[in-house]
Amino acid sequence: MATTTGREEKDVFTAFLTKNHLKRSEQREVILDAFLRSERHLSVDDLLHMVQKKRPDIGRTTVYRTLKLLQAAGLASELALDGQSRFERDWKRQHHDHFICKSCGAIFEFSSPDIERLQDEIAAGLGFVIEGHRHHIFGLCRRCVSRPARAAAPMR
Amino acid sequence: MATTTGREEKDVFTAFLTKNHLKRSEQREVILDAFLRSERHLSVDDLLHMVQKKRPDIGRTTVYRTLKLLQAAGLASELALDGQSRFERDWKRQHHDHFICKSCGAIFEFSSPDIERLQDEIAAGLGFVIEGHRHHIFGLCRRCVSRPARAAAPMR
DNA sequence: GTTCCTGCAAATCCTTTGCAAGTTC
DNA sequence: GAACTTGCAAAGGATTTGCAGGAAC
Repeated sequence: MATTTGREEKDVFTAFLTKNHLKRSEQREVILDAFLRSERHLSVDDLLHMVQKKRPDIGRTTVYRTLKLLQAAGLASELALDGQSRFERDWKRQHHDHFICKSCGAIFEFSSPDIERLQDEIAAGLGFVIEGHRHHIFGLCRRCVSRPARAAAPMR
Repeated sequence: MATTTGREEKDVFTAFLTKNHLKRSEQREVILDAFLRSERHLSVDDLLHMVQKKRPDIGRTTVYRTLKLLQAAGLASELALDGQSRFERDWKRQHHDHFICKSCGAIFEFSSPDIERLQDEIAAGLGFVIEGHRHHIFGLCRRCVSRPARAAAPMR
């Protein structure tokens, strides 16, 4: 991944703050940095831990609040998994959906223009206006399929 | 709907209880009855209220527990909406997905064999084994589209 | 200075669990 | 009588909120 620097996203965030009369802060900077450096699909805890390596004094509350801002700014999107939310980068990313392995918890992305089109057709037929969707597929990923059955991982 | 009596479902539940060395109880009967009488997609609270009209002494805990049993018996399936779960009848029902109106909260069902097929193809291509999926489409239903904009329903 | 931020603790919300008393088999 | 159920209260986990002190503008 070459675009990991996230220069553009930082600018977007700054612009977002200014536009909304919000303030910059070191916490927000550190959190955004961590978020941009991260692997995909991190939980609040994942992010908190990353952030606290640099600034152990940053609290969980601030991470929650900053994630809300990042969403509002269009930089992050939330993946409402069962009990816990996960977040991923969303700036200029193509829409995609998720495949979640029930065994190892891994999350993969997929996208299908055909499915999107079918969705639109169905919605149109019903007179609906689509604003978004969440399409999660659960199952076993390639690795877990070809792996001796594990002690049923509580997948929550 | 002619099949609302749910004779068959009651038998299935009884069989399920017996098979698992569980016991019948009036609570479970009342809860199942209410569940079978219900409109689709009820929350635990919806069900609790229905149940308490007949037996005000039945507690929320028992409703939760009985719903778990109904799921295990294949009679109910859970719809994990944002913060709250909803449940619907699942016995011998064709698989379907949901369209959720962000404005009025109504839930509609849809199904598309084509989408299912595409999903399967994608999964196969990745070496995944699908166990299930959740496909929620969010937007505005026909009524809400043609209705003067409401005070933006905070959709969480 | 005013307005916005932050972290803590406390509060929420939904759901689950411990337990003593009551039921069912 | 043994095993399972129930309802209450308490516990849990994730997320939000009140608030006093601290930064940013």
